[in-house]
Amino acid sequence: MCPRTSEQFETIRQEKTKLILDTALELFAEKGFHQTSINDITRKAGISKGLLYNYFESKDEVLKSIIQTGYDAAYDNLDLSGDHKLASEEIVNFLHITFRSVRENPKFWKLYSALVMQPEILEIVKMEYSQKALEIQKLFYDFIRESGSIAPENDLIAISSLIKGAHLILITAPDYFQEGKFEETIIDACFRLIQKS
Amino acid sequence: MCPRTSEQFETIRQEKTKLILDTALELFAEKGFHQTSINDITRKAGISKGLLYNYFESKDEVLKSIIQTGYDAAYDNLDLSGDHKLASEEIVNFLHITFRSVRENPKFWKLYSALVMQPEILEIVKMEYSQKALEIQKLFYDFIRESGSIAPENDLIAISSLIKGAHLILITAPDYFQEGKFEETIIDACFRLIQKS
Amino acid sequence: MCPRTSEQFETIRQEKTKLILDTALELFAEKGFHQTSINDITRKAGISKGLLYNYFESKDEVLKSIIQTGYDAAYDNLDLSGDHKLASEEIVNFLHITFRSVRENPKFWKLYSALVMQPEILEIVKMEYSQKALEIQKLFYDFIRESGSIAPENDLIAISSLIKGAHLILITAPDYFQEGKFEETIIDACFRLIQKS
Amino acid sequence: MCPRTSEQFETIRQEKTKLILDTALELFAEKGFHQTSINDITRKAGISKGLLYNYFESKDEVLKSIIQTGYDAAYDNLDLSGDHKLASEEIVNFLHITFRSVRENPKFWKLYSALVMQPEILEIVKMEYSQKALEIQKLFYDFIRESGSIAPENDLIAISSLIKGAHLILITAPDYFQEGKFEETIIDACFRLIQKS
DNA sequence: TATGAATGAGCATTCATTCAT
DNA sequence: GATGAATGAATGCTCATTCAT
Repeated sequence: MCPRTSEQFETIRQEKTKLILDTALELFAEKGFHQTSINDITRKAGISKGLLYNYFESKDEVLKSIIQTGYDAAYDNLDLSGDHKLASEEIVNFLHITFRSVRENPKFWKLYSALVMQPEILEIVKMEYSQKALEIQKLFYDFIRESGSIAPENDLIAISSLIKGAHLILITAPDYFQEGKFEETIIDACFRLIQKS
Repeated sequence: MCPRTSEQFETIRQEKTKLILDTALELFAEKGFHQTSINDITRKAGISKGLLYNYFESKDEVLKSIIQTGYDAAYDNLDLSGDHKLASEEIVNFLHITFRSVRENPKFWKLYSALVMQPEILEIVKMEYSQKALEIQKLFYDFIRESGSIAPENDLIAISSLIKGAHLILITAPDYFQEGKFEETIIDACFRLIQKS
Repeated sequence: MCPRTSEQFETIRQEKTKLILDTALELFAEKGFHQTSINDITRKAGISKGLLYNYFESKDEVLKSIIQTGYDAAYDNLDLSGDHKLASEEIVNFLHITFRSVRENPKFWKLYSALVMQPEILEIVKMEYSQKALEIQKLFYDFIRESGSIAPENDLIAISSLIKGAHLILITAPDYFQEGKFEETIIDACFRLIQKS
Repeated sequence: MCPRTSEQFETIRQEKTKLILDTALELFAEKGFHQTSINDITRKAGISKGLLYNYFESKDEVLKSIIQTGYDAAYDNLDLSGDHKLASEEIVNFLHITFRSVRENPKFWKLYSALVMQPEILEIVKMEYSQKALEIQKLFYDFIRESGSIAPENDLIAISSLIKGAHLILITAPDYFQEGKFEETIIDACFRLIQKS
């Protein structure tokens, strides 16, 4: 009646896990975490409520898993290891990669941004995101100094703001400025913000 | 003793309305709109649940009222009238005013920013915020062109991102960079982003 | 400031009492007792909530007062005293009076009919309506017998049903049958229902 | 043990649905729709509040379902199809069926009658009851004319009132008149109300 | 693995009633 | 007499979570 096929289990688990995470991400990004019910997720995913709880201990765990997965994916592309200084082309490459990440996973970043605004939810996720952010900031600071900036602290502030704002615009209104030009313009501006003697 | 307490009623209403709005703003900013219950608000405000409904028809109305009030307060300081071009000092002044608004009403702007990320809640508020935003963008564009920019569209993109990012940092992590320097640095950077021949 | 005029008080009390009762009757008949709030009544009457409670101890008391007043008014016109037998014309007159009462106070009778269907509310009112009903039934029974009916019990059943049904139609759909004809037709039918040898 | 309990689910759903409807009908009839809380229903049915909402979308839907079910049951027994004239025995049969319906489902008819008195609730149910009522009235009118009545309109008024009143008595005070005699007496009276030359 | 019936605490909202003025 | 701010229990409804199958 219920023929247990022995080793496809793992495949099924992986597929179902992905299905749940994808569905939940879509809904969380669209409606918000608290406004999305378990029912919403299971109905949209076409599975039963019980099944979701076979894969995740709670709704909070689903969120944590989404954030962890997305966050890892985003930073896996980035080489933050070592204390090597970044050359100009590497910085450009770095920015391209982060912009691409936002373009390719807009839902994840939309959710992530909404989360960052709500400390209450942040606790659920308990991200050590500040650690990564600090590392990146360090890289930029070193690069700015290496470039011969006469006010590296100030330039870091400006460049950080510029990039944060660009990401925000990309997330909330990706079509606000014309497509291709946007990223190049921002990257260009980054370099212009470094004040040389 | 004498039958009617004439228009102390009005005073009471105004005070209580303010108490409710202030309390709600604090909680909404802290925990989010949906995560804040009417009970939370009334308990913190020290009033009964019923009383809140004497002053506001619904939780949605409380939110609308907060946004309307805060939004009006923020833009009342700004002179968007007329089609006059802004001079350099006026731009500086404009930026100072908006930064001050964020510094003085951080809770409001935190709530506002969180709201902008959640279209479902935006519908509750039905803000025509884009209209104001467009006007401001127009002012900046004109200023950039007047300043002799050789690529005004690009410069507008960069400056918009820079300011948006700066506000975001001010809202989410006001102590991230040293106090005084931050605003001046951003304003300075704005001008540096205008590319002259 | 608050010139107490001494003896118009009673007049004011009477007017206000009537205003409240009339307003409440209208709303109770329209929306039902439980669906009508004290706020509805005071708003429509143009008075404050507190004032209503100056005149009536509770919402239940308002209902009781309405029923008592309306009931008394209806039965004051009817001469149920004594054990005198009714003649034919007197029966006709009796029926005309009751029909007129329904026609002239449709709201009261609508409310009354709705009440009779809900024992829970009946307890609020604790009417001794059955007493009056029994007296009237006795009058009809005597009349039917005097008229020479060969099955007075049966005729009483039929006539009671007929009159009850007619009243119900008058209350729920007063325009269902053409105006004038209706009452005469019912009264006529009453007499035809008495089975003579 | 085997994964899925196939369609016992359907059985459970049917039983629970019936339990809820029966319990709700009893309470609605007894206390009225608005005076019966969801808590009342679930407590009496021995289920949780949440479960009721698994079966019905709202309290209104429970009422609608009760009325629809009861109404269908009542009219399923009646043959209103075709334009065939009713013979005498058919009219008798028709009346017996409707009387039996009231006797067997007194709670439903009590609720139904109370509803008809409250237009606000009628809107919840949106019954097209008038349509059926008109068809039945047409049948009676035709029968009265076929019987050779000299004033069919008047006779229809009287007979309609008589039957309405009889039903009302049966609903509100089923023991008021002796059991068996009542129905026969009313049916008899119907025929006597047809005025022949 | 997979289902969905079942639970109950929690939420927004309503409303009769009280009371200081 | 008259006002309306204030209360809090109760209501309809939602939803994360559990569990028997």
